[in-house]
Amino acid sequence: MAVTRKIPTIQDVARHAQVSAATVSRVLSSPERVSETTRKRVEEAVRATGYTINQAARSLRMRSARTLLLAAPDVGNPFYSTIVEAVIGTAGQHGYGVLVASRLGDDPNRWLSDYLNSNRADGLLLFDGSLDTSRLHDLGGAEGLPLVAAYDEPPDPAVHSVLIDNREAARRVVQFLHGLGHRQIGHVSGLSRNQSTNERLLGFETEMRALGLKIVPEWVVPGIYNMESGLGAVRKMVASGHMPTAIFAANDEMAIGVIRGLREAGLSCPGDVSVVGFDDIAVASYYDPAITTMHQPREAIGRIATEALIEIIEGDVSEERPRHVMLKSELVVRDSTRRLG
Amino acid sequence: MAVTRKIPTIQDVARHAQVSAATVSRVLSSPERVSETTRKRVEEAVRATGYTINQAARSLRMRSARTLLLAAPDVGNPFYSTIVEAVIGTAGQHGYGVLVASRLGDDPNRWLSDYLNSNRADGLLLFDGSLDTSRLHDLGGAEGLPLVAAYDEPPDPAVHSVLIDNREAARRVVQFLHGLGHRQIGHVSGLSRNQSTNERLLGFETEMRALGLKIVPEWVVPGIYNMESGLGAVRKMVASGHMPTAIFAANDEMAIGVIRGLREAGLSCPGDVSVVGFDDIAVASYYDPAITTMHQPREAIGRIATEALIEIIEGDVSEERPRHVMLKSELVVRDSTRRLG
DNA sequence: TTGTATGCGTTATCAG
DNA sequence: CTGATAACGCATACAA
Repeated sequence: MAVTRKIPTIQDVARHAQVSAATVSRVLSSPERVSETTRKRVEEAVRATGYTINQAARSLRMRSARTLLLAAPDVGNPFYSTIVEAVIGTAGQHGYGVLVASRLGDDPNRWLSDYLNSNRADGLLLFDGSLDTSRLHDLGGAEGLPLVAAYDEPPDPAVHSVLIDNREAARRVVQFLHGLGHRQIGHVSGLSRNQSTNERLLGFETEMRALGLKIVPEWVVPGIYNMESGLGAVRKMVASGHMPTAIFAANDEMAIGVIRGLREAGLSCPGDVSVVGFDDIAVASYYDPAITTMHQPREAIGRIATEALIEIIEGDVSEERPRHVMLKSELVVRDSTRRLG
Repeated sequence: MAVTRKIPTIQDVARHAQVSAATVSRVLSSPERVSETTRKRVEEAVRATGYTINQAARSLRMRSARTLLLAAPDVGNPFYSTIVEAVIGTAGQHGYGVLVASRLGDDPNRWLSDYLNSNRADGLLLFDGSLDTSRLHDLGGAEGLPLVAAYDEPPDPAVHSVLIDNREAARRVVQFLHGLGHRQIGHVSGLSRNQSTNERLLGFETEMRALGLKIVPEWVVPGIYNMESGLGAVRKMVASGHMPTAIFAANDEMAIGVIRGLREAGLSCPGDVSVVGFDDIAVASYYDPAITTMHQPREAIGRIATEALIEIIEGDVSEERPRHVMLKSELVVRDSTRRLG
């Protein structure tokens, strides 16, 4: 069993420096309010005792934990993990720790509000659009607990958000393929519980119609954002008897699965079928063929969302209106697409 | 600015249920010590008030935060992110939250001990072998703060650890290639600050010698565990004028870079050069060619390390001796390797 | 079985 | 500029 060694408290420091605890506290939080000499003495005492502030006591007193709660559907996924990395970095710069929740259980809203109410975290960074609207609102929103939704559009427009325009981005993908001469275009969409999925699908359909292209039901198949489902989607298309000349996958992992499925069916990419992904995860540029994809500024999404949340927590945001930051996405053309004919 | 709504305290519940705060506390922590009827009334009051326990107060009182601190070099990396996912899940099952630290700054030891001493976390899960031994010891270790090191070997044998045998695994890789007829084998190693890197390199060298194979210096090149460095390593080999028939990369991402570099040089994998990776990240089986790699049980590493840490924290571990759990790794043979000749 | 009193370590208020 | 004091919300020793 661990030997419980005595952790020095502010009182120990005070004793050591021959001042009151209040003075020590002041040296730590607002040094300018303490005289040069006492400050020096206190700082020395802090060093000598090896004192570190007790956050539990501080949180209790200040009603703030200097901790953010980050909720994502799956931190193991490279897409989210990049964002998590950015959030941790940004939060750290502002003196905040990050508590990470992944794959919330049966009652995510309850779980999240417990976390927030319990004073373990000061605010919530939500990277999961699949949460129940109604309860989400009274959990956070305009006048509730600090909450910023990012990446996936929050079902409730009253919450602050940081996003790209998924619908418009999907339209640009279709335009790009159309410009390459493709007329028969398929789409592998993602989990429909994510609003961004639906936006991409909607963008796909909208632009197809706008260009006068036919949407073939057999070529529009749902996936679940992993490689296996991309592979499965292609198998379905193959089974249907005829293939599109281009496939737009709603994320890069499904695009990888699609390319693999194509090869399995004796088709080449981009020779026979062009493939476009979404997100631009690290491996996209190293896959063979290197994947053409819609780049999402994930680092920026994580950073900006974190900064916004901290501003809200610290009351720097005077505006009542929720902020909706829209970031730019950009198509990165690589080798998985080619001009038709 | 957010309207601060009144968060109910244990007092509010007590008032509502017409009992003392102590009774409410008891209902929450040891219900069996309270009479049926009062308990019912209190439970009802909890529901009515929407009470959630204040963790800050509880932590202060109990000297425990029910929170684990997880430190990894780069959470954005798919290898670590899988582990993180497992840790979060396991910790959650035991009622612990997980605070994640990534890319610690200049003085990681200081940073970590601050976190632990400040009562924000009860123990540390260390997935980074690059930390300074000496200070690590007085930070945690046998009789210090609860600490479990995983994945990378801790420099200090006094700390609990959960690992695979990297050296032995590397030897098996070489044996496998040798069995395929390869005699000219190269190695792309990783960051030398990681002990596991050095173990893999050592295993490579040991087995090469044991098999009477020549270690060609131009074919043993260091990388930094990302795809770019795998590509760079191959470029160096190519520049040296002659190539091995097989390359063992210390992780899958470098293996991907290696394969890409090979192709860039007009060489095929596995036609001209066989490639073996390490870790078995998700994309390994979907790459083209599917990558032969040493599978590390990352989920198990994360889970077992977490369980061990919690046991230590809760004092279930009576043994003074540090535990060293050694997990099995397994070579997964796919398409990036082939029999020579 | 339940209530009362106390203290965990900190910061803020208010005197001096 | 500094010190004494109270309060943050909870869990427990002790009393009833």
